[in-house]
Amino acid sequence: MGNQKLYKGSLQTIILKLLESNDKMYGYEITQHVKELTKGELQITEGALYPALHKLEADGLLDVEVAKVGNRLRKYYKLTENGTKETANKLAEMQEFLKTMQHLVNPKFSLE
Amino acid sequence: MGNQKLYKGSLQTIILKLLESNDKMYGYEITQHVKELTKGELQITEGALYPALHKLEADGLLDVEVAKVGNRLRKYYKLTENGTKETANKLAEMQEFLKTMQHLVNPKFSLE
DNA sequence: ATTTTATACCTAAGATTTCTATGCATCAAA
DNA sequence: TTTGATGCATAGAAATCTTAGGTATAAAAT
Repeated sequence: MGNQKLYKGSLQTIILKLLESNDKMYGYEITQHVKELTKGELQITEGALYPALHKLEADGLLDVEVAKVGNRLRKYYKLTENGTKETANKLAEMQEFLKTMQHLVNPKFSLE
Repeated sequence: MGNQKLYKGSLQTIILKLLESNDKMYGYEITQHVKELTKGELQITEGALYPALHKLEADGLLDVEVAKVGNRLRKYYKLTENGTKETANKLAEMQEFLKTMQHLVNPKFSLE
């Protein structure tokens, strides 16, 4: 709660990037991972995460594998072949955006 | 058309930043400015821009001044006092986000 | 022993932002 | 005289995220 610094579309990219680095992960794991990696900067809410995972799966970018750990369910997600390609695209897009915004926002460049 | 996607909330920040640098601007001018500054990377659509300007005005961050140039209307927007403060906040937030995403997305850091 | 916290999944309602598609009007250039 | 650029605007749809719940297991704290 209370983070709100996510920008539209960035969640998908974050998920895909994590799965590119980690082969397979489950939802809760993703939220914890992002929290740690960003030192609490970004908090992925579950209300955003799970629908996003379902959409990525529906779009054919992720595969699911259900595992039972003790008496509890876990849904492991991993990139499909197509998902791997799309990850590369999204990452390139994001980097372009970051570069552009860096330039726009950087105080060194006052925009004339 | 066919440009990159804007990320949620970034348009507001872009507008505010431009007005911080330029004192006053009108809508169409903003779209052209962004297009030039980003070499066509970012295209602000008018369907996004005008509602955004109206919202910033309604929120008390911008003032409007209508000017007549020839026989044509122009609405010049400029930061209010409050708008100047909020601009600083939004810019700081954006920079935090850029830094965080840079870190998440940078291929040099494979996320473990 | 029981309450709280952490783990683990989920959805629905609403707000917000942006995109697409239009519309109107002025003016310069082809 | 038609096209393209300038300049404003809105309506409907798509996409994403927040808020606010819900269910359930397991560990830790009281």
